[in-house]
Amino acid sequence: MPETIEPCPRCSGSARERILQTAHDLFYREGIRATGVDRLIAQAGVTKVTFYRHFASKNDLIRAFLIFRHERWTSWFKEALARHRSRQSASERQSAPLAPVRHALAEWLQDPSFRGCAFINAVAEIGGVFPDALSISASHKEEMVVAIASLLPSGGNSMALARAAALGVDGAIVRAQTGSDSMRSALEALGELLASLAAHSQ
Amino acid sequence: MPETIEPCPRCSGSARERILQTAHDLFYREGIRATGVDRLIAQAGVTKVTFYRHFASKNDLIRAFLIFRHERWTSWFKEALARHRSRQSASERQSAPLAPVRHALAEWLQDPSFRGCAFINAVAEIGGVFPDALSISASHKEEMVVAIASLLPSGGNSMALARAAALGVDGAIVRAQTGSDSMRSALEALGELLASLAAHSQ
DNA sequence: GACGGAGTGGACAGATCTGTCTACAGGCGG
DNA sequence: CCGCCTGTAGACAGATCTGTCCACTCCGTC
Repeated sequence: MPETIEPCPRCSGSARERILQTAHDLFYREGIRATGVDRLIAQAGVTKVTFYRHFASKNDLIRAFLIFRHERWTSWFKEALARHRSRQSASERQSAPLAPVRHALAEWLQDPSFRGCAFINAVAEIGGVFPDALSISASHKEEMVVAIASLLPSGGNSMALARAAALGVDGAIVRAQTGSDSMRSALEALGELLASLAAHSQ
Repeated sequence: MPETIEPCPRCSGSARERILQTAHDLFYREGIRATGVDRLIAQAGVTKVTFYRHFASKNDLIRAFLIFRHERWTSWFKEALARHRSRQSASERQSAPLAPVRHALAEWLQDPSFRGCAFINAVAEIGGVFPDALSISASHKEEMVVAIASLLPSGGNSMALARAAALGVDGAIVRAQTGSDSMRSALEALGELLASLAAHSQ
């Protein structure tokens, strides 16, 4: 997952797009509460009036950011799963159907600008005072479960299995966030966890 | 895990203790960034001078809060694991050694004042600008792994197994934070995950 | 050429943030 | 009885926060 977009947000697209791109960069990299609208509009190269013409409030922008991030991340995740799955042999697909999850996650967590899951972070930062963050995050995670389930033979328990795997994924994400040592051991543990789930489900 | 402490923080203990207790309540319930020192000292019933005599800065208080929380949570967790383990039969202890983890977590997540893991939240909120939060959280999570490993026969891979189980625990925590529906399905998925890990390790 | 939409630049309000300061009061050990 | 510690009460500084407002410009369309 390439976390950076630029190089020059102020030279491309409409004002609304520049604001949203800049918000994505700053909210993800430094946090939502830590990013004031003053700094945001300065970096986006717009004025306050323009900003408030496009977004009624900062909360409005946060909502748009989360939806934007959801689309961006989910499409990357699905693509990465498909890519790693396409590299598996037929027997691997049967014996280790969840291995692509581990490989996709390794890509993301090792990205130097990885800063955790934007949705988990948003819930921690503002879930208490901005309930929309909770519902958007819940449906984001649900879609992640669906993407994982698509790797599994569509048996009766594929969703339940994917839900268990998703817990491991979220655990690995938050663990990786505490440092690169944690990241390596989290990826290792995730591999073990996914293998165990796949073996147990046979 | 009973999240509330009070009832009357201003009537008991030294000023430092009252500040720390109040910080624990507010930081956990409403978030670290959302809690200003003004409100904190008002609720603790002390003055600003007293506050800054005991803590050089807000960051100093955050550090103390994390250490306090670590001790509180970890001792509860170990106690809960031991309690649920003591209710298992000998054969259950062999076939489902990680079941106490699920039961302990169910207790905590269902507490009405559950607001996620204070360490995951702290990393999301301030990990970028206050690196101590990262290292304290990393060692907190490491101690959680040790507590989980203590349930397992001390074989060669008990730590690796506990690390995998801990990923599921962290995943369940962040999932439960998005709402009570998520909480129920997270607990269910966690149970499956832990059972699968235990079965696979035999 | 008139009009409306989208933009600029910057002042401003009112709140809240962390942290410092002065001035004072009680208790306790040397 | 004299410092020292711990505490109170509250003003203050300086920064930063979200959001509003005014006066003006540019540009495409009718």
